[in-house]
Amino acid sequence: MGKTKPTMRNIAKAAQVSPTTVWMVIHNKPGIAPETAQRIWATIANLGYKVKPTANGGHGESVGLLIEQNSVPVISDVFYGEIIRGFQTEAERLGYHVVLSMFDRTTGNADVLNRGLAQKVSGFVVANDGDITPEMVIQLESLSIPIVLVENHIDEQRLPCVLGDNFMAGYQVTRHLLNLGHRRIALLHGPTKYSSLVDRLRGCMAALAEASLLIPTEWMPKPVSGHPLKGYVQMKEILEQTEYPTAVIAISDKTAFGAMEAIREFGLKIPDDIAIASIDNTLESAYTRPPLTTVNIPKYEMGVLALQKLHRLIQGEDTIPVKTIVYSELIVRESCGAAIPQSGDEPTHSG
Amino acid sequence: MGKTKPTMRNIAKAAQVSPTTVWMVIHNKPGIAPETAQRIWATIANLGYKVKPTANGGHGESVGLLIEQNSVPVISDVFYGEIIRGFQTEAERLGYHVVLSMFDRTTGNADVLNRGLAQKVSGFVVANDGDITPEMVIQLESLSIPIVLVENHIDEQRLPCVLGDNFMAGYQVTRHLLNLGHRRIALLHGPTKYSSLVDRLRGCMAALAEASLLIPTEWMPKPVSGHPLKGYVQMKEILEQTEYPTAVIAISDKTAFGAMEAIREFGLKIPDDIAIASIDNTLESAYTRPPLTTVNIPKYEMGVLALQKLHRLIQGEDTIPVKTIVYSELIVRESCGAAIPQSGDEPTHSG
DNA sequence: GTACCCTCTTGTTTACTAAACAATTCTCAT
DNA sequence: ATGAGAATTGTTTAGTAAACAAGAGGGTAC
Repeated sequence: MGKTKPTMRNIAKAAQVSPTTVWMVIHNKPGIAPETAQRIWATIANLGYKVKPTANGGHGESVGLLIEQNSVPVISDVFYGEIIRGFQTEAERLGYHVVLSMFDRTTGNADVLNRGLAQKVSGFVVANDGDITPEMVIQLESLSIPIVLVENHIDEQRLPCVLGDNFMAGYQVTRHLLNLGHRRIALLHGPTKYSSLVDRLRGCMAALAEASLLIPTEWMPKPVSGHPLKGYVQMKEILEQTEYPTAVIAISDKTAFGAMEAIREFGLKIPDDIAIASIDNTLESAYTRPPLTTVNIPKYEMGVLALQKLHRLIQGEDTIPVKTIVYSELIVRESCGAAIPQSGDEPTHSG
Repeated sequence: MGKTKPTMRNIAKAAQVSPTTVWMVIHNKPGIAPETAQRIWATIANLGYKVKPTANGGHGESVGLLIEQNSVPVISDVFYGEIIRGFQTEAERLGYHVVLSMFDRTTGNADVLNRGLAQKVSGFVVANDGDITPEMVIQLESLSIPIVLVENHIDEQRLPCVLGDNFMAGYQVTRHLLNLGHRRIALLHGPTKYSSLVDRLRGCMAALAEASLLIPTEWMPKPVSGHPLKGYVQMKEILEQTEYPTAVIAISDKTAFGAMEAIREFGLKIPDDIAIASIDNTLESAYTRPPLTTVNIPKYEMGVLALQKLHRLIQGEDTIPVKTIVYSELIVRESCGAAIPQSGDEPTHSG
């Protein structure tokens, strides 16, 4: 440790490689033997070289993960948790740091932008939708760094996004119920600000329309916000009417959980009196009583794909914005039974 | 030209570069100065070196483009022509040869496979859908070379595919007509074997269902095959009834052309008596009388994306199969007018 | 003190290579 | 004719030399 100033060229000399090789090691580019990399890292530590913190917080680049403030426990959330896990895993593989960033709906996105985070990050993924208005997206875009939406799309903006096949998911559950013979079907939908839930709803409606069915408005109650169990109030509303349906579609697993609670309280049996099916295939859905028939949305894969997409955008590839959609899959469990209820025009029971 | 045997090492010596460089030039890998490449190609020609024909027909790799036999003039076809143009352009950029291959529906795909084409090609794109049955796809997959579907998807098989946003396209036209006040809407759909047309149809139905509308079956005539003008017979069928709609949605531009012909023959004015809109935005659609309101499907971009996707699959990337969907856009022209027609029994607004 | 130009360093990129590797093909004693 | 070893092919990995861009420094003029 003489008077050698810590610079790339000096490290190169000390480690007996070329400056290029040192650079490649620091930026972990491919094509370096592990042992060489090891030696160079050692030399770097030895000479006390500080990797210059330009546009990133350490070595490698960083990507931002923008999530809603109100979903703070989002990492433990069953749906987004899986997505984030996939995202993080893939980030590690490609040598990115993931910088988590909250999003406060009351202040808009000014918060995020002002913190100067945008300067430190090569690209953003916006996970969880709803409160990302087109105006905010325009603001974010004005930073001219790549953005990828996850489980959200704003068609007017033509942004690259990664989605579950929500339309098909809705179509698939609905088809399933129709195939079982159900005709009197209720639908518990969600707030229209979530584009993914809207897509699911449209899938349901398309399937029903193909069977020349329309859901009566009284069987499509508006979602209520505030209640902890999302589908509970909606389901109650349906059950209070004179006639109730033979099957219910819940727009998400969580909604289904609330609805099941309401059905049980009302003294009806699932699936004998009312069949229920939903979309998400969260872990819990396999452990309800009865286990919930639902549609799998490959959450982990979506996280992986979101990072891959962002990576390519950062590399300047993928100049055509597209929706990247992962395949969904119907998971038949017990909440819809198997037999065809002979409901026809007359309800099997009345209120 | 002494006794130098034409081998990579000899070429390298003659051109005063390393064998590696020669290899890179032949396989057109990036990172070679154009002048150097030029010099090496000259030397190759000079010494009469034959690039060994392993797994490809010349230098660089090849990709197959599989299209239906009956659409032989597909290259000049307005829809697929654009896709193929994008595909070919991108192929050239990435150094692939495109091998065109017909697909005879009568013999199944045995033809393609037996010709040994599969051995010469690193991957396939299946353009144009309809007659690709799941069984054939399984056969193709058994070759274990990458496949990308264009404007077709088979959800059970989870294949990578590139699609227009057909669902949204259908949704958008329908919304447009609904926004103009139309409630009495007919729909000219296509054969269900074309998944893209099915998606468009579902988009239409979803939009209508959101407005609590169902299309009466007599306004959704079955498509007839055989007639040169696709929508002509279907439209006639509708016009022969006692009541006719105020608007017609055609599932494709071609269908719309036929329908317009039928409407004119019947002595009705477009858009005053009947509005018409469709999906495709083929070149001709701008030059009909009146110009056709339609939804643009970015065809060229789809071709580019299909090749990029195939390229990545060949590289062993993109292990998660996804639907890649390009954004569609409503193109408002004159075939729907602008005013709200006061025809039919429905007022402009319902309370 | 500060504005300006020139040089020199620092990180970065491009274009290329040495050497090892794998798969044939060739050679030659048996 | 045959099978072991040697040689020759194309291919891949792990690098490097040299050019380049953008600051940083440093001297000089005002």
